[in-house]
Amino acid sequence: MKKRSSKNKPEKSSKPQSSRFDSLEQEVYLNLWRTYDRLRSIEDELFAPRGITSQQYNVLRLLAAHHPKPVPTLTIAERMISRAPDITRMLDKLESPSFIQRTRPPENRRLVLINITANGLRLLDEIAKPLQECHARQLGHLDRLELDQLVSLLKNARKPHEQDKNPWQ
Amino acid sequence: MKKRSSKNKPEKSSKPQSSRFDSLEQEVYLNLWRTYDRLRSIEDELFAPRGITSQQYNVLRLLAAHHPKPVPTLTIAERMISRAPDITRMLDKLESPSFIQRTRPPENRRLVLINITANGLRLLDEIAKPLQECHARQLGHLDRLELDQLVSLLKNARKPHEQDKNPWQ
DNA sequence: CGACGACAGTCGTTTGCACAACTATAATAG
DNA sequence: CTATTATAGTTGTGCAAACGACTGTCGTCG
Repeated sequence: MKKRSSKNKPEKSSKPQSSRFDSLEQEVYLNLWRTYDRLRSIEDELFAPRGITSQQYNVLRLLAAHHPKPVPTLTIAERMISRAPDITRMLDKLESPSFIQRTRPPENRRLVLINITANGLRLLDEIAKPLQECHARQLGHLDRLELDQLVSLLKNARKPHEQDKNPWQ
Repeated sequence: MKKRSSKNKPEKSSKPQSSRFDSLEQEVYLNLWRTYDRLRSIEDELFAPRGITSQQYNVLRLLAAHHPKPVPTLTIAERMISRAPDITRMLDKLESPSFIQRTRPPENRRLVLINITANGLRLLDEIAKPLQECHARQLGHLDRLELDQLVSLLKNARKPHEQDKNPWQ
Protein backbone atom coordinates (compact mmCIF):
# COMPACT_ATOMS: atom_id res chain seq x y z
CA MET A 1 0.00 0.00 0.00
CA LYS A 2 3.03 2.21 0.07
CA LYS A 3 3.04 4.36 -2.96
CA ARG A 4 5.97 6.64 -2.59
CA SER A 5 7.90 8.63 -0.16
CA SER A 6 5.83 11.52 1.01
CA LYS A 7 8.60 14.01 1.52
CA ASN A 8 10.23 14.22 -1.84
CA LYS A 9 8.82 17.42 -3.14
CA PRO A 10 9.48 20.91 -1.89
CA GLU A 11 6.71 23.33 -2.81
CA LYS A 12 3.63 21.27 -2.61
CA SER A 13 0.09 22.26 -3.03
CA SER A 14 -0.18 25.70 -1.56
CA LYS A 15 -1.13 27.44 -4.76
CA PRO A 16 -4.77 28.12 -5.47
CA GLN A 17 -5.07 26.03 -8.58
CA SER A 18 -8.82 26.17 -8.66
CA SER A 19 -10.77 29.25 -7.69
CA ARG A 20 -13.08 27.34 -5.39
CA PHE A 21 -10.39 26.03 -3.07
CA ASP A 22 -7.54 27.66 -1.22
CA SER A 23 -5.35 24.58 -1.38
CA LEU A 24 -5.32 21.06 -2.64
CA GLU A 25 -5.51 19.81 0.93
CA GLN A 26 -8.66 21.81 1.45
CA GLU A 27 -10.11 20.40 -1.73
CA VAL A 28 -9.42 16.88 -0.50
CA TYR A 29 -10.98 17.57 2.86
CA LEU A 30 -14.11 19.16 1.45
CA ASN A 31 -14.52 16.32 -1.01
CA LEU A 32 -14.08 13.85 1.80
CA TRP A 33 -16.73 15.63 3.81
CA ARG A 34 -19.14 15.84 0.91
CA THR A 35 -18.69 12.23 -0.08
CA TYR A 36 -19.12 11.07 3.48
CA ASP A 37 -22.30 13.11 3.75
CA ARG A 38 -23.76 11.68 0.53
CA LEU A 39 -22.98 8.07 1.37
CA ARG A 40 -24.14 8.49 4.91
CA SER A 41 -27.55 9.71 3.87
CA ILE A 42 -27.97 6.48 1.92
CA GLU A 43 -27.16 4.37 4.95
CA ASP A 44 -29.42 6.46 7.13
CA GLU A 45 -32.36 5.58 4.92
CA LEU A 46 -31.72 1.98 5.79
CA PHE A 47 -31.22 2.37 9.51
CA ALA A 48 -33.82 5.01 10.34
CA PRO A 49 -36.91 2.84 9.78
CA ARG A 50 -35.38 0.23 12.08
CA GLY A 51 -34.95 2.76 14.84
CA ILE A 52 -31.18 2.63 15.11
CA THR A 53 -28.34 4.82 13.94
CA SER A 54 -25.32 3.60 12.08
CA GLN A 55 -23.22 4.22 15.20
CA GLN A 56 -25.52 1.92 17.11
CA TYR A 57 -25.38 -0.64 14.36
CA ASN A 58 -21.63 -0.66 14.57
CA VAL A 59 -21.79 -1.24 18.30
CA LEU A 60 -23.94 -4.27 17.65
CA ARG A 61 -21.49 -5.53 15.03
CA LEU A 62 -18.62 -5.12 17.45
CA LEU A 63 -20.51 -7.02 20.12
CA ALA A 64 -21.49 -9.75 17.70
CA ALA A 65 -17.86 -10.16 16.70
CA HIS A 66 -16.95 -10.78 20.34
CA HIS A 67 -20.03 -12.81 21.18
CA PRO A 68 -20.46 -14.67 23.47
CA LYS A 69 -17.71 -12.78 25.27
CA PRO A 70 -18.90 -9.46 26.74
CA VAL A 71 -17.18 -6.12 26.15
CA PRO A 72 -16.71 -3.38 28.76
CA THR A 73 -18.46 -0.10 28.09
CA LEU A 74 -15.40 2.05 27.61
CA THR A 75 -13.79 -0.49 25.32
CA ILE A 76 -16.76 -0.04 23.04
CA ALA A 77 -16.37 3.72 23.21
CA GLU A 78 -12.73 3.42 22.19
CA ARG A 79 -13.48 1.34 19.16
CA MET A 80 -16.27 3.45 17.79
CA ILE A 81 -15.77 4.81 14.33
CA SER A 82 -16.48 8.36 15.31
CA ARG A 83 -15.81 9.56 18.82
CA ALA A 84 -18.57 8.68 21.29
CA PRO A 85 -18.27 10.67 24.51
CA ASP A 86 -21.76 9.70 25.58
CA ILE A 87 -21.58 5.96 25.29
CA THR A 88 -23.81 5.42 28.31
CA ARG A 89 -26.93 6.91 26.80
CA MET A 90 -26.24 5.32 23.49
CA LEU A 91 -26.15 1.91 25.14
CA ASP A 92 -29.35 2.85 26.94
CA LYS A 93 -31.02 3.09 23.58
CA LEU A 94 -29.80 -0.36 22.68
CA GLU A 95 -30.79 -1.80 26.02
CA SER A 96 -34.41 -0.67 26.11
CA PRO A 97 -35.38 -2.65 23.01
CA SER A 98 -33.15 -5.34 24.55
CA PHE A 99 -30.60 -5.60 21.79
CA ILE A 100 -27.94 -5.66 24.48
CA GLN A 101 -27.64 -6.61 28.11
CA ARG A 102 -25.55 -5.05 30.88
CA THR A 103 -23.93 -6.96 33.70
CA ARG A 104 -21.75 -5.78 36.55
CA PRO A 105 -19.20 -8.46 37.39
CA PRO A 106 -18.81 -8.99 41.18
CA GLU A 107 -15.03 -9.30 40.92
CA ASN A 108 -14.73 -5.77 39.60
CA ARG A 109 -17.80 -3.73 40.18
CA ARG A 110 -16.42 -0.73 38.35
CA LEU A 111 -16.92 -2.46 35.02
CA VAL A 112 -20.14 -2.75 33.11
CA LEU A 113 -19.95 -5.60 30.65
CA ILE A 114 -22.07 -5.50 27.54
CA ASN A 115 -23.44 -8.52 25.77
CA ILE A 116 -25.48 -8.69 22.62
CA THR A 117 -28.75 -10.54 23.09
CA ALA A 118 -30.47 -13.02 20.82
CA ASN A 119 -32.72 -10.16 19.88
CA GLY A 120 -29.74 -8.06 18.86
CA LEU A 121 -28.29 -10.89 16.84
CA ARG A 122 -31.63 -11.28 15.09
CA LEU A 123 -31.63 -7.61 14.19
CA LEU A 124 -28.15 -7.92 12.69
CA ASP A 125 -29.28 -10.89 10.72
CA GLU A 126 -32.32 -9.08 9.38
CA ILE A 127 -30.26 -6.08 8.42
CA ALA A 128 -27.46 -8.00 6.76
CA LYS A 129 -29.02 -8.42 3.35
CA PRO A 130 -30.54 -4.96 2.87
CA LEU A 131 -27.29 -3.49 4.13
CA GLN A 132 -25.34 -5.43 1.55
CA GLU A 133 -27.63 -3.97 -1.10
CA CYS A 134 -27.21 -0.56 0.44
CA HIS A 135 -23.44 -0.81 0.17
CA ALA A 136 -23.81 -1.90 -3.42
CA ARG A 137 -25.88 1.20 -4.15
CA GLN A 138 -23.37 3.37 -2.30
CA LEU A 139 -20.23 2.17 -3.96
CA GLY A 140 -21.07 -0.66 -6.31
CA HIS A 141 -20.23 1.49 -9.30
CA LEU A 142 -16.54 1.47 -8.38
CA ASP A 143 -14.40 -1.46 -9.40
CA ARG A 144 -12.24 -3.44 -7.06
CA LEU A 145 -9.08 -1.53 -7.86
CA GLU A 146 -10.72 1.80 -7.11
CA LEU A 147 -12.13 0.51 -3.85
CA ASP A 148 -8.76 -0.84 -2.79
CA GLN A 149 -7.05 2.40 -3.70
CA LEU A 150 -9.61 4.37 -1.77
CA VAL A 151 -9.17 2.28 1.36
CA SER A 152 -5.45 2.60 1.12
CA LEU A 153 -5.45 6.35 0.56
CA LEU A 154 -7.93 6.95 3.35
CA LYS A 155 -5.89 4.90 5.79
CA ASN A 156 -2.83 6.80 4.75
CA ALA A 157 -4.57 10.13 5.09
CA ARG A 158 -5.52 9.61 8.72
CA LYS A 159 -2.46 7.65 9.77
CA PRO A 160 -0.72 10.52 11.60
CA HIS A 161 -3.92 11.24 13.47
CA GLU A 162 -4.49 7.86 15.02
CA GLN A 163 -2.71 7.76 18.32
CA ASP A 164 -4.05 5.01 20.51
CA LYS A 165 -4.11 1.27 20.16
CA ASN A 166 -7.51 1.14 18.55
CA PRO A 167 -8.00 -1.15 15.57
CA TRP A 168 -8.31 1.73 13.12
CA GLN A 169 -4.78 2.82 12.65
CA MET B 1 -19.89 0.81 -15.29
CA LYS B 2 -21.51 -1.87 -13.31
CA LYS B 3 -21.58 -5.52 -12.55
CA ARG B 4 -19.09 -6.11 -9.89
CA SER B 5 -19.80 -9.07 -7.76
CA SER B 6 -19.40 -7.91 -4.20
CA LYS B 7 -19.75 -11.17 -2.38
CA ASN B 8 -17.00 -13.36 -3.66
CA LYS B 9 -14.46 -12.74 -0.96
CA PRO B 10 -13.26 -15.86 0.80
CA GLU B 11 -13.28 -15.67 4.57
CA LYS B 12 -9.82 -15.49 6.00
CA SER B 13 -10.77 -16.40 9.50
CA SER B 14 -7.24 -16.34 10.80
CA LYS B 15 -6.94 -12.62 10.27
CA PRO B 16 -9.29 -10.42 12.23
CA GLN B 17 -8.29 -7.54 9.97
CA SER B 18 -10.13 -8.83 6.97
CA SER B 19 -13.00 -10.46 8.81
CA ARG B 20 -13.89 -7.16 10.37
CA PHE B 21 -15.82 -6.13 7.29
CA ASP B 22 -18.68 -7.79 5.52
CA SER B 23 -17.71 -6.41 2.14
CA LEU B 24 -15.12 -4.26 0.48
CA GLU B 25 -17.72 -1.53 0.04
CA GLN B 26 -18.37 -1.53 3.75
CA GLU B 27 -14.67 -1.31 4.41
CA VAL B 28 -14.43 1.72 2.15
CA TYR B 29 -17.38 3.40 3.79
CA LEU B 30 -16.15 2.83 7.33
CA ASN B 31 -12.70 4.06 6.40
CA LEU B 32 -14.25 7.11 4.82
CA TRP B 33 -16.23 7.76 7.96
CA ARG B 34 -13.27 7.25 10.24
CA THR B 35 -10.96 9.41 8.19
CA TYR B 36 -13.55 12.17 7.96
CA ASP B 37 -13.98 12.02 11.71
CA ARG B 38 -10.25 12.25 12.41
CA LEU B 39 -9.63 15.14 10.02
CA ARG B 40 -12.72 16.94 11.19
CA SER B 41 -11.59 16.94 14.79
CA ILE B 42 -8.44 18.73 13.70
CA GLU B 43 -10.40 21.46 11.95
CA ASP B 44 -12.74 21.78 14.89
CA GLU B 45 -9.82 22.66 17.12
CA LEU B 46 -9.21 25.61 14.86
CA PHE B 47 -12.78 26.84 14.56
CA ALA B 48 -14.09 26.24 18.07
CA PRO B 49 -12.05 28.98 19.81
CA ARG B 50 -13.32 31.45 17.20
CA GLY B 51 -16.90 30.57 17.95
CA ILE B 52 -17.85 29.22 14.56
CA THR B 53 -18.33 25.78 13.08
CA SER B 54 -16.79 24.59 9.87
CA GLN B 55 -20.23 24.67 8.24
CA GLN B 56 -20.48 28.34 9.18
CA TYR B 57 -17.01 28.99 7.90
CA ASN B 58 -17.94 27.52 4.57
CA VAL B 59 -20.97 29.77 4.37
CA LEU B 60 -18.67 32.73 4.87
CA ARG B 61 -16.34 31.46 2.17
CA LEU B 62 -19.22 31.08 -0.22
CA LEU B 63 -20.41 34.59 0.51
CA ALA B 64 -16.92 35.99 0.14
CA ALA B 65 -16.59 34.32 -3.23
CA HIS B 66 -19.72 36.14 -4.40
CA HIS B 67 -18.97 39.38 -2.64
CA PRO B 68 -20.16 42.09 -3.17
CA LYS B 69 -23.09 40.29 -4.73
CA PRO B 70 -25.55 38.89 -2.18
CA VAL B 71 -26.78 35.31 -2.12
CA PRO B 72 -30.34 34.19 -1.31
CA THR B 73 -30.78 32.05 1.78
CA LEU B 74 -31.88 28.86 0.09
CA THR B 75 -29.13 29.10 -2.49
CA ILE B 76 -26.69 28.94 0.39
CA ALA B 77 -28.49 25.92 1.79
CA GLU B 78 -28.21 24.15 -1.57
CA ARG B 79 -24.49 24.70 -1.81
CA MET B 80 -23.60 23.57 1.66
CA ILE B 81 -21.22 20.69 1.93
CA SER B 82 -23.44 18.68 4.18
CA ARG B 83 -27.18 19.11 4.09
CA ALA B 84 -28.44 22.08 6.09
CA PRO B 85 -32.18 21.95 6.69
CA ASP B 86 -31.95 24.62 9.35
CA ILE B 87 -30.20 27.30 7.41
CA THR B 88 -32.21 30.08 9.07
CA ARG B 89 -30.88 29.56 12.54
CA MET B 90 -27.42 28.95 11.27
CA LEU B 91 -27.46 32.35 9.57
CA ASP B 92 -28.81 33.80 12.81
CA LYS B 93 -25.59 32.73 14.46
CA LEU B 94 -23.59 34.50 11.79
CA GLU B 95 -25.73 37.60 11.93
CA SER B 96 -25.57 38.28 15.64
CA PRO B 97 -21.78 38.79 15.65
CA SER B 98 -22.47 40.68 12.40
CA PHE B 99 -20.43 38.51 10.08
CA ILE B 100 -23.33 38.69 7.64
CA GLN B 101 -26.21 41.00 6.86
CA ARG B 102 -29.72 40.18 5.69
CA THR B 103 -31.75 42.30 3.29
CA ARG B 104 -35.21 41.79 1.87
CA PRO B 105 -35.38 43.17 -1.67
CA PRO B 106 -38.60 45.17 -2.34
CA GLU B 107 -39.02 43.66 -5.80
CA ASN B 108 -39.38 40.18 -4.35
CA ARG B 109 -40.09 40.20 -0.70
CA ARG B 110 -40.00 36.44 -0.44
CA LEU B 111 -36.24 36.46 -0.79
CA VAL B 112 -33.76 37.14 1.94
CA LEU B 113 -30.43 38.15 0.48
CA ILE B 114 -27.29 37.51 2.46
CA ASN B 115 -24.17 39.61 2.30
CA ILE B 116 -20.91 39.13 4.08
CA THR B 117 -19.88 42.17 6.10
CA ALA B 118 -16.48 43.79 6.51
CA ASN B 119 -16.39 42.06 9.85
CA GLY B 120 -16.98 38.71 8.23
CA LEU B 121 -14.28 39.35 5.67
CA ARG B 122 -11.89 40.25 8.45
CA LEU B 123 -12.64 36.95 10.20
CA LEU B 124 -11.89 35.05 7.00
CA ASP B 125 -8.66 36.92 6.64
CA GLU B 126 -7.61 36.16 10.21
CA ILE B 127 -8.44 32.50 9.79
CA ALA B 128 -6.72 32.05 6.44
CA LYS B 129 -3.22 31.45 7.70
CA PRO B 130 -3.94 29.17 10.65
CA LEU B 131 -6.34 27.26 8.44
CA GLN B 132 -3.64 26.74 5.87
CA GLU B 133 -1.45 25.34 8.61
CA CYS B 134 -4.32 23.21 9.80
CA HIS B 135 -4.73 21.71 6.35
CA ALA B 136 -1.04 21.03 6.23
CA ARG B 137 -1.29 19.14 9.51
CA GLN B 138 -4.33 17.26 8.26
CA LEU B 139 -3.01 16.10 4.94
CA GLY B 140 0.43 17.57 4.40
CA HIS B 141 2.00 14.14 4.70
CA LEU B 142 0.44 13.05 1.42
CA ASP B 143 2.11 13.98 -1.81
CA ARG B 144 0.47 15.71 -4.69
CA LEU B 145 -0.29 12.51 -6.60
CA GLU B 146 -2.01 10.96 -3.62
CA LEU B 147 -4.07 14.06 -3.01
CA ASP B 148 -5.13 14.22 -6.62
CA GLN B 149 -6.04 10.54 -6.64
CA LEU B 150 -8.04 10.96 -3.49
CA VAL B 151 -10.04 13.86 -4.88
CA SER B 152 -10.73 11.96 -8.03
CA LEU B 153 -11.78 8.77 -6.28
CA LEU B 154 -14.00 10.63 -3.85
CA LYS B 155 -15.74 12.52 -6.64
CA ASN B 156 -16.23 9.27 -8.46
CA ALA B 157 -17.56 7.56 -5.37
CA ARG B 158 -20.38 10.04 -4.83
CA LYS B 159 -21.11 10.80 -8.46
CA PRO B 160 -24.28 8.67 -8.69
CA HIS B 161 -25.57 10.32 -5.54
CA GLU B 162 -25.40 13.93 -6.66
CA GLN B 163 -28.61 14.79 -8.36
CA ASP B 164 -29.12 18.51 -8.57
CA LYS B 165 -27.19 21.32 -10.17
CA ASN B 166 -25.06 22.06 -7.16
CA PRO B 167 -21.37 22.67 -7.72
CA TRP B 168 -20.36 19.43 -6.08
CA GLN B 169 -21.10 16.87 -8.68
C1' DC C 1 -6.24 0.18 58.31
C1' DG C 2 -7.23 4.54 55.98
C1' DA C 3 -6.19 8.07 52.80
C1' DC C 4 -5.28 9.02 48.15
C1' DG C 5 -5.23 8.45 43.44
C1' DA C 6 -6.67 5.94 39.39
C1' DC C 7 -10.34 3.73 36.99
C1' DA C 8 -15.06 3.02 34.91
C1' DG C 9 -19.18 4.84 34.09
C1' DT C 10 -23.14 7.98 34.74
C1' DC C 11 -25.73 12.21 34.75
C1' DG C 12 -26.91 17.44 34.28
C1' DT C 13 -26.93 20.89 31.26
C1' DT C 14 -26.22 23.18 27.20
C1' DT C 15 -25.99 23.28 22.38
C1' DG C 16 -26.90 21.78 17.77
C1' DC C 17 -29.74 19.23 14.17
C1' DA C 18 -33.86 17.47 11.88
C1' DC C 19 -38.46 17.15 10.41
C1' DA C 20 -42.56 19.15 9.69
C1' DA C 21 -45.93 22.62 10.10
C1' DC C 22 -46.49 27.41 9.37
C1' DT C 23 -46.33 32.47 7.42
C1' DA C 24 -45.68 35.58 3.87
C1' DT C 25 -45.14 36.76 -0.88
C1' DA C 26 -45.50 36.16 -5.83
C1' DA C 27 -47.28 34.01 -10.07
C1' DT C 28 -51.07 32.16 -12.58
C1' DA C 29 -55.56 30.46 -13.98
C1' DG C 30 -60.35 31.10 -14.56
C1' DC D 1 -59.76 40.31 -9.48
C1' DT D 2 -60.22 36.40 -6.55
C1' DA D 3 -58.68 31.52 -5.78
C1' DT D 4 -55.08 28.43 -6.16
C1' DT D 5 -50.51 27.03 -6.44
C1' DA D 6 -45.65 27.72 -6.09
C1' DT D 7 -41.82 29.94 -3.87
C1' DA D 8 -38.87 31.37 0.07
C1' DG D 9 -37.98 31.27 4.57
C1' DT D 10 -39.13 30.76 9.60
C1' DT D 11 -40.42 28.55 13.77
C1' DG D 12 -42.00 24.73 17.15
C1' DT D 13 -40.70 20.79 18.98
C1' DG D 14 -38.27 16.90 20.02
C1' DC D 15 -34.15 14.16 19.72
C1' DA D 16 -29.24 13.46 19.77
C1' DA D 17 -24.40 15.02 20.77
C1' DA D 18 -20.78 17.34 23.62
C1' DC D 19 -18.54 18.67 27.81
C1' DG D 20 -17.66 18.43 32.34
C1' DA D 21 -18.76 17.40 36.95
C1' DC D 22 -20.00 13.64 39.83
C1' DT D 23 -20.44 8.75 42.01
C1' DG D 24 -18.87 4.41 43.08
C1' DT D 25 -15.05 1.01 43.08
C1' DC D 26 -10.44 -0.73 43.30
C1' DG D 27 -5.33 -0.61 44.07
C1' DT D 28 -1.56 0.82 46.88
C1' DC D 29 1.37 2.89 50.04
C1' DG D 30 2.61 4.54 54.43
